[in-house]
Amino acid sequence: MEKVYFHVDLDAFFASVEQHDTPAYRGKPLIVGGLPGDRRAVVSTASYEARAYGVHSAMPLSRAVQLCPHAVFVRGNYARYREVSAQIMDIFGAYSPDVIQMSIDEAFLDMTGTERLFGAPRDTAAQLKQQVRDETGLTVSVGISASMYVAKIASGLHKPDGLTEVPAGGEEQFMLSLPLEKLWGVGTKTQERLKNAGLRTTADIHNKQLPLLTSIFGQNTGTFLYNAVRGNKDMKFGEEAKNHSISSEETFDFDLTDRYAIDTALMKLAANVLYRMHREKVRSYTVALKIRYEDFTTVSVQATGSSPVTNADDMFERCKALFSKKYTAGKGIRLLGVACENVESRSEPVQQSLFDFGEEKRAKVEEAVYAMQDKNPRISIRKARLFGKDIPGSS
DNA sequence: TCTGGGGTCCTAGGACCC
DNA sequence: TCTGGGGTCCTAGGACCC
Repeated sequence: MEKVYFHVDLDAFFASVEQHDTPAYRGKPLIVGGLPGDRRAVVSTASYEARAYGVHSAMPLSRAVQLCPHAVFVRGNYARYREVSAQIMDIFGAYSPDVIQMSIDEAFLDMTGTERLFGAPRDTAAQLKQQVRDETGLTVSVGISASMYVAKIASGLHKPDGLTEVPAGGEEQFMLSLPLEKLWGVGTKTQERLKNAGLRTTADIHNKQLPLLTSIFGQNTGTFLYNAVRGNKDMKFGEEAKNHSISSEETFDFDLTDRYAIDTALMKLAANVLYRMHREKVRSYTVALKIRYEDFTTVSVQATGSSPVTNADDMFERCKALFSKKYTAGKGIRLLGVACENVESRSEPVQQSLFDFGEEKRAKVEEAVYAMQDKNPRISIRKARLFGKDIPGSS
């Protein structure tokens, strides 16, 4: 049976939630990401009114302030966005048993075989859009295609409040009608490489044989490009990820050089990651550290231990060791990041029983503290050093 | 204009082994 | 003397996405 996919994308999601929740913001340029004067902030989402001034995601906030000084600026309420997202994903669930959530604001719906139940895909999509609007006040854009990749691109073509259907068999023609910038998975670097190879349109790529593309771009990218411009139907999304990681990072308002400030930052990041590890009931043997220097050069180190990370102190110590190994003394630090990689469920058997008894005990105490905080979020127990800092679970 | 935070995946080089 | 070839695993860096 011919496949039918919807790709549903929430329009200017964070900004739209703000405008819905606060009627005074409606119809006004609104920018989520920071307040004017916030150093080193970037635009997370701009409302369509703000986009009219040239403001867009990932733009430095200072630039956005210049372009649109009279906009409403908010830092954002991510707990609220997650809540609305969950509500909308629930609606999707009423239309398809197979919803593949790609991020907080987009999902694929496998609509194959639902025609008898709901009618023609386009009508069903219109109905879904209406239901989301009725129940949340938000608009979504939908792409419909037998190819997930094509559906994904189609949903972005007529935003906001778009509905774009690419008929089965028309995928290739659709892809050939697009400018290169619309190719999902092709960023600025690959755009540049394409240009250097004399490929300026999707048709230019289409004209090349597979072996030529792989010889220029490598096996992987070459094959991807070959399939992409054909709207190939078996380009799949939403496969189970192989390597999960949990990370926390922070860009500082001013570059760090002081060792005590650096350690305090590492402690906070380590505590943040371990708290989430606890909540998600996972463990990890691999700790990674990232340092971004004042000149924006970024380095990283990681180490895999013989036993899993047991508690926030353990994590902190491992991070400090990695930091000492990698840090170029004297350089100003603009960002520090900390992560646990290759995270696995705690129901997996532990690979080694080299558990230090003291470590195990500390892990148990920490678990108990987390459990109390989960039950009563007002309880706050943490290291004196982190008082006044923003630690999850300590509102 | 001066570059967030949270992720995933790919690549290239080195270590190590047979 | 001056050194193969293949496989696998690990690490650092980078591209890309929302």
